[in-house]
Amino acid sequence: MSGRAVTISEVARHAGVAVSTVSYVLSGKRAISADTRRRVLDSVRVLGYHPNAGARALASRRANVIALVLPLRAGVHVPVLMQFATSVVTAARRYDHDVLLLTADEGSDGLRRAAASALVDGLVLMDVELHDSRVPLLRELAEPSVLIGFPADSAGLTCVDLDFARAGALCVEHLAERGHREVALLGAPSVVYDRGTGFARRTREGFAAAVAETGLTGVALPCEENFDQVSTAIAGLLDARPGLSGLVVHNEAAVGHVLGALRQYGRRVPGDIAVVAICPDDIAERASPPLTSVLIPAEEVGRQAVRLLMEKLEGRAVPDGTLLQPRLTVRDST
Amino acid sequence: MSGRAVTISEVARHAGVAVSTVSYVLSGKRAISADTRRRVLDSVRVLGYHPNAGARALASRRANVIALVLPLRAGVHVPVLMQFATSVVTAARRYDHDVLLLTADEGSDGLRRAAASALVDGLVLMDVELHDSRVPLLRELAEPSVLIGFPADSAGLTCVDLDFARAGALCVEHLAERGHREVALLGAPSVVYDRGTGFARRTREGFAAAVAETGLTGVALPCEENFDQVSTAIAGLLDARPGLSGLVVHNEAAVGHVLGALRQYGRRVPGDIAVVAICPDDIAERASPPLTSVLIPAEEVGRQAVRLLMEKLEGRAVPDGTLLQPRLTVRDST
DNA sequence: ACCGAGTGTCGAAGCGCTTCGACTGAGGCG
DNA sequence: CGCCTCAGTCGAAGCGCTTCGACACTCGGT
Repeated sequence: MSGRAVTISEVARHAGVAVSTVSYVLSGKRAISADTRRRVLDSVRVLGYHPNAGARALASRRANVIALVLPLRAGVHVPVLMQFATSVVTAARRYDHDVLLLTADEGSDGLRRAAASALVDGLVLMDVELHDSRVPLLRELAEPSVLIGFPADSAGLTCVDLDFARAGALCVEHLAERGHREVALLGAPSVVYDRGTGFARRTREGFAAAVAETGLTGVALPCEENFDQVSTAIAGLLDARPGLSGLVVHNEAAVGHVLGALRQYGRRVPGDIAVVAICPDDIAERASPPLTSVLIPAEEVGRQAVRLLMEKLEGRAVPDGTLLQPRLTVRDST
Repeated sequence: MSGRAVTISEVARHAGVAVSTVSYVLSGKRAISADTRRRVLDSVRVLGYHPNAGARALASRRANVIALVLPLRAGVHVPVLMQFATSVVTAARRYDHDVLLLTADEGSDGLRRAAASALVDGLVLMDVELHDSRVPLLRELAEPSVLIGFPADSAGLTCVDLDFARAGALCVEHLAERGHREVALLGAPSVVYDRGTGFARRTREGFAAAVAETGLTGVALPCEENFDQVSTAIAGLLDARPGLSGLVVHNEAAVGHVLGALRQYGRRVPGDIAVVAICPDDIAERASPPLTSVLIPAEEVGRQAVRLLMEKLEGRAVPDGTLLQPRLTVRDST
């Protein structure tokens, strides 16, 4: 397993064929007789041949690598990010591609570098903001890209995301069905709204629209992520809105604190107040009581992003926007 | 920015020099006159040249890419993982390397593939178990590797980690100094111990050793990650050990629940019971009260791992094991 | 004036792969 | 029976870069 690596010409010699024949066996781009194919594949196995990635990339002008650009910022819930990342890697491997990890702090330069050096064939960007500075670059890059999240102007881009507006609405509708008349949304920390993060705002819009539509009353508040601030916010809310009986929480890091604060103030869930969360299933399940929730389908978003990117790499046309429909799972908190 | 990419020969023509001269300017491997260097660099800038990664890798037998192998398992705290990952990427970029993301579910085959195809020059593995099946492969691979975490037999490998035994001991010593005589460790979920995860066991050993050394009494318990189980465990503990006044929590996902349970049973922190956590700072700070804690120096571990790998890539000798010393930050919980 | 030792630059030979065009037989057709 | 087609294979030309050896100067020492 050490020493110089096995090359295609050694395989060719071992199998008694030309180098190009080995290549065609491996790529399937030309017809090869069953007999030759078998001999070649045997040699590949016996010698433990792995094609050299650099040579392949150079000759074929395809690196078989895609870039995944991860954010590194406050207020993005990291476990969800990680789910995206692993689903992107897993999906990419199914298309025989690898994933190069870039961090957003390299900014546009990093993307340009990776693309221009042909290190990667395409890009998947996560946590795109409404007015993301990288978007103009993406439009002019020769390499195809897919965004997870929608910028304000998504024309000409390929974007995938959960339909957060629908998710916010779904929570309200669920509470309305259960007979609640006065509801509140505890959202992301205010810095996230200020930054112009699409999913936070869209959830709030969907919440507000559904409140209006169902004739409920409702407020939407940002929500910080430490216990004392959450506790204070809840106290204020309970005080200001004595009729409040339904809560939508869209903040993975705060759900635990919200439940703790309600417990602290003697409110029973769901007896006194019903809670719906928008968060990963494991957080909802691990809470007490287990929470009714709309989950972020991270696995599917990642998978779709890769699928779309692969289609673009094949030169096929893809839709600009792909919105995944949220699903609500009823547990014990409503 | 689209169309065919700029090549080194276009740069050479533009600058009026040979291709090899451009290469030497860029790599610095031979002396070049200041004048020529300037002309070449100007051309590089004007044309927007980025060397083709595949060609470079092929010719130089160095991809300038390292692999980062992430686990995908229960009981590993994801935010910490993410901190490792980003610090590895950031550190690698400082050495002009990129990072290829591999997931542990591809197992040894994935590592072999990436290494044999010269996709990567070296490997960083995270969350290594005591009896990790990938370790034999690493030993025979021509490519250098660095492990984050220690397997049972680390001879001939390069490993980096926080000194968890020392971290466990440090927590006990701190509680002892504060006058506590009876302490408990709430650790990882039992599945993590069963799996043979080094850091969990080592913390427990360090805890036990320090308990013995300081003459305290103490128990170590695994700790699941949902509120009800934590609450039950705490109830049992308080019941069985009325004298208990110090708690060490080594489980990021459970610290919030532990505090919630103590609040539930009317125990004040730190009045009735002192709590020390081993967890990232943001979790400790966001708790109520903010927790005295030993942080996992994820950033430094990642940085050291990359530094060691780069040394090995240069052919230099490096120590087998690198243990980072823990530091305890006093906050309001002890 | 001449040699030796740099110093700066060039040309060409690969690195290991893909892909194009060409070649060889075998088989189907008139 | 000759011709065309097509499946199967081969050889060679790159892909864009690094690196080695060679070459042309300059310059200080004699």
